[in-house]
Amino acid sequence: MTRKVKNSRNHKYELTSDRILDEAEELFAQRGYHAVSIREITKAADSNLAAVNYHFGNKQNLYLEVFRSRWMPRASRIQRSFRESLKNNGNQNPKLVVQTFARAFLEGPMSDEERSRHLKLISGELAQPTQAFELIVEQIFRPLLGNLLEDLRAMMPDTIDEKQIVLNVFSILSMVLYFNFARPLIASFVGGKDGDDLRTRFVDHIVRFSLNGVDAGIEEAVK
Amino acid sequence: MTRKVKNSRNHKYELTSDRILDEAEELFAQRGYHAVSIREITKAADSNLAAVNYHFGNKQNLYLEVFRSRWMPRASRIQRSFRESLKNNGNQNPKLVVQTFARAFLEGPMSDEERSRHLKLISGELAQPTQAFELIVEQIFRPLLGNLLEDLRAMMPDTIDEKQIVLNVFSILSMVLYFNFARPLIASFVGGKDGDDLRTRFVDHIVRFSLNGVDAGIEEAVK
DNA sequence: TTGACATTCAAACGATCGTTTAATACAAAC
DNA sequence: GTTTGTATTAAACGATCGTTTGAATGTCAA
Repeated sequence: MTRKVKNSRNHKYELTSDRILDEAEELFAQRGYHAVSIREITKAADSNLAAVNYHFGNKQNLYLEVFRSRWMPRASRIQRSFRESLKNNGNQNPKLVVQTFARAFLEGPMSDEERSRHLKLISGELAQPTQAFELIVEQIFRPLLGNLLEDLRAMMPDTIDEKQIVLNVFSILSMVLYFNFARPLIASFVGGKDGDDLRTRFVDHIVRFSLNGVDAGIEEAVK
Repeated sequence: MTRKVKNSRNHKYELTSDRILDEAEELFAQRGYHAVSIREITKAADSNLAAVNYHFGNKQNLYLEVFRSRWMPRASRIQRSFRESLKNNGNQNPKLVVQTFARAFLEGPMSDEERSRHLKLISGELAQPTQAFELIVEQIFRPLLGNLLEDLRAMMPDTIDEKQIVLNVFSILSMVLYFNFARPLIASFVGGKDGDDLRTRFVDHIVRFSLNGVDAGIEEAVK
């Protein structure tokens, strides 16, 4: 049974395993699995080197546990936020679904830092999949896509091409992921400072590009 | 001065440094910098462990040299292919530019394996930038974008919004990159086998999505 | 054939890695 | 107060890492 210990002045009453999970997630997201050592994690969590092996067995399982106990609940929150926004707006319009979908990932219920961490972790899995990847695909991705297709099927029963929609979803996700990484780079091209206004500009762009493609900007300028 | 040695029956008359660069590129692309050891690279290249340090100084410099002598020339080839296709088609139409641009990255002058390697390497740099990143940004990205903007400026001098176009370019690039990674995953959703037809399907989708957004599929189904 | 130089090779270096161990500290149960 | 079980700690383990060394090998010019 877990017990709460070491309520010293140095750190909050959090459990050691929680502190390790927090620091591990941040470090794994920032620099990747292999570039981060257990010593670094435990030092950041202000705990002993052996704590990782005691609480999680080994490094790989700690990594997996980051996804189980941190990443996946957050993904569920994003999905819930998406479905609620959809309900509140009356989901009869396919374009509205796209917009709501993109916004759920870009303006969902979390801080910027948390969102960045979230996206970096999944990008790492996309680039070099581990055991965590199939976990996410089966428990998050596949249900999400299933629900999405159901909505759209009820919305436009005649013209629907499910494979086409799957591709559209992945296109939107790719932009969400990529802009998270390339943000400082794009900022240097667009010329603005990397602040909140730039972030909302990205959100606007992704939504509009998803809706209308490159025409979005052109039509905008014409009218 | 470099000299050609060891023309034994075991491997081609290639230089040791070239064999190392080839194997290093493949391994770095596949599993990332930290997950690959010098021992693994030199063994794959059928050379001695010390060869990396002799020819390239250290591991980090080998990684950098992969970009200098392999990645960047390939990126230049892609750009050249893009600009030639554009010239042959008479580049008066902005939509045609988009299409040509996307196709240059997805069907450019190289094999599927080479393209996958190419995209994985740049994705790794995007996720965790090293010295190679600024090299690529300054010598490849920035000139590419500059040329692109020039073309479009000549093509549509009135309605142009340069920042908008920059964002469009990054959107297209994001899809190119992530469809390279997510291809097996998407294949499992779309239901097809992961073959040539699926790849051309991806290309079609990216081009059409870039042009018209999610409407691409819908309009397609209606007509 | 000799000398100079470029390259390869086996072996070892110190550092750091993930993991294990055994002793200790601590809180609750008896 | 003793026992029991959980959690923390310092120290060490063997393995592997990137890197260095010094000798051996090969090639070409003189």
